[in-house]
Amino acid sequence: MEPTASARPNLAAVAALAGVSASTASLAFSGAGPVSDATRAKVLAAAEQLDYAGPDPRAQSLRRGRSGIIGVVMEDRLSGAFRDPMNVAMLDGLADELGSDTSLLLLTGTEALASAPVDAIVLMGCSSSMSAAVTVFRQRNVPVIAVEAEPLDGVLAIDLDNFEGSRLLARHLESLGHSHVAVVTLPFDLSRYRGPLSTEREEASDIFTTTERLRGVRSVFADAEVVVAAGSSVEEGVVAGTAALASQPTAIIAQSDLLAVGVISAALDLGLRVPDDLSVVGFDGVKLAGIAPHDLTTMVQPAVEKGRAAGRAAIALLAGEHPQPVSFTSEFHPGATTAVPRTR
Amino acid sequence: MEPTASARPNLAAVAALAGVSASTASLAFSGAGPVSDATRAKVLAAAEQLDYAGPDPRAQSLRRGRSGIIGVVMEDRLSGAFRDPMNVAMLDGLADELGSDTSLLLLTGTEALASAPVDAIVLMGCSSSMSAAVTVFRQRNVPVIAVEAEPLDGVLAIDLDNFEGSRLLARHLESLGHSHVAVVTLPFDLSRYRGPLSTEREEASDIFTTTERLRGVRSVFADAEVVVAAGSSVEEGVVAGTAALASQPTAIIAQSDLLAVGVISAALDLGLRVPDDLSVVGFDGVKLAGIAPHDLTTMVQPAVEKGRAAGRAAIALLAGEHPQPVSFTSEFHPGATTAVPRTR
DNA sequence: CTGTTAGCGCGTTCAC
DNA sequence: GTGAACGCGCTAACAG
Repeated sequence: MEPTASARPNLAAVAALAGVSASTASLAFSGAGPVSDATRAKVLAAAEQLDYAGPDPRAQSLRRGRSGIIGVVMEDRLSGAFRDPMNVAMLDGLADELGSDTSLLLLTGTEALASAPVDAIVLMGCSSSMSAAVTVFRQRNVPVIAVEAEPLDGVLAIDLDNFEGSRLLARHLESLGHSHVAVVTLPFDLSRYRGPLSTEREEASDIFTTTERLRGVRSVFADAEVVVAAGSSVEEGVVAGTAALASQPTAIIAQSDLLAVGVISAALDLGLRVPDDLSVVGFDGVKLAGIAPHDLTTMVQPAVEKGRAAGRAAIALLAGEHPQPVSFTSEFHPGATTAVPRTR
Repeated sequence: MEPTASARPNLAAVAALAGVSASTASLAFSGAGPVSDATRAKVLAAAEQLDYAGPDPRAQSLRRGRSGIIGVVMEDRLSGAFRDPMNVAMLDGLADELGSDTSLLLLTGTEALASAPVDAIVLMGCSSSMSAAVTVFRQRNVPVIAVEAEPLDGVLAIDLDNFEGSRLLARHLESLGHSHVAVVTLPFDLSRYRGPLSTEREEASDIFTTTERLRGVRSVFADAEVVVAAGSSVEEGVVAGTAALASQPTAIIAQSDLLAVGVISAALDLGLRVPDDLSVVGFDGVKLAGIAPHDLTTMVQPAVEKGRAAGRAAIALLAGEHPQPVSFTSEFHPGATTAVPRTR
């Protein structure tokens, strides 16, 4: 049996040793109230003597009703989430706007969600399977911000013109003379399914970004063939691209730049030239400096700004304000991966 | 003046409405103790009536002494941290090992560190500027795990053979006949400095990964020219590579694969062929499938496993166990970017 | 199976 | 400038 380890000291113990009251000691640490230098010194000395590290964050957050933590919900495995440069860019913007006194809690799935001690929560591209969790947060007066999600009650929306952007890309191809176009999409659910899109799957889906972008394309090419990828990556683009090329389209619309790069790679492997034999467009405006062989035709979206906007919204909501929803617009980048279809 | 908003309900209010004691209500929610179905139903009904979302996480964590949160310290801006695939892989492994009842709190810099309500903390490639923060956590009995950091007292180390790996790459080049070799390194500090490495900078540095990898190279090529990059990215590799090529080395050792890809790109721009005119090696074993034109000669490190090991260590430490430090080994991947130096 | 009794560690009134 | 008291919301022991 070891000798009893000395219990972790608390504010009260420090105050007692310093010969002051707990409230005085508290002020000495927070610096919030008027405390004489002599008293503060005494308190700090006592703290050092007891090896006291300062107020316990858990108790602070209970008392203050704030934890200084904002939750970010990805719904995907972290793996997937971080590999998507758009998510990373959004996190960047978010972290940047929040500053260093607020930190980000990464949340995935629905499990730990409700028991996370967060002051506000940001949903990034989440499906409506989150709506139960959202209810919990609403009940707790925890502000909820959703980036590119289906409109949900009591949730502040940060949106992107996914429909219009995709439509614009489709029209661009149409104006070049393309009519046989295939689409490589982002996932429609969390199943990591790859392959052709069935009606059931499409109707069951509630991943807003994917469905909106597809709607945009269909508003121009109603009958475009659709191949679903299992995620936003070059590898998935290769797989889906290979499948999509089977029907010999003259152009492929990929729902992300990463997918587009994969599609191009698949096309090159089949001996096709881009854009001479095949036009390819992406979406996002990822910077692939130095590694992507082509200047991709795409829509550039302000991903960092989306993150910033979410951060600003969180701050405003926590301050009791009523910020407005924000809508962002993507910009067409002509690039060099589209051309008039080759007449065979 | 608005009508007083009904205060947020708490467990006590629910218990009162249900006609049971607070502790019974608590059990009804946590499911921890034996509660009759009838009682539980009453409690749940009362909760619904009051729009009560369940126990407050902040109070729970104070009472239990656990928050279910593990902090991850990056020391870099999130921007940089996420853009490095090795960090992402480690986060992957970490999150995976922890499971869904524990979430990750992203922490950067030293500010919010001490006031984060974490159960344990993982330092990822941090310099010893973190030692003050480490002290605080030690005082609070918060376990600290450090991945690739200088050995610190009371900190569980997860290490990688950076020295040996770099040495092995250097010997590989040496055995091919190279003698005029340059090194493109990762940063030596947080300054985003680029350029030649001064003695002061080198001595002031405490970024373990960088210094160890450099030591490994120097153990073979003592006088190799050294160019410092401002981060691990292709862009930085281009800049540093261009600088390093000025002295016409026959081989360049880049301290990361991303840097190596940049170096190759710079070489190609100068009309050099790789590996005919210039050998290039990297470090990490990043998968650049489909986008990198070359099969890079490099050391493949088990990044995901490092993250897993950190997660397992955290769990063990929280369970009061005393896990041992872990050392990982990288594996040589021959690749196709090295060859015998061209005789001019 | 349920109720009672105590705090967890702190910040915040108010007096003095 | 400082101290006394109270309560944030919950849960772990013990009774019954």
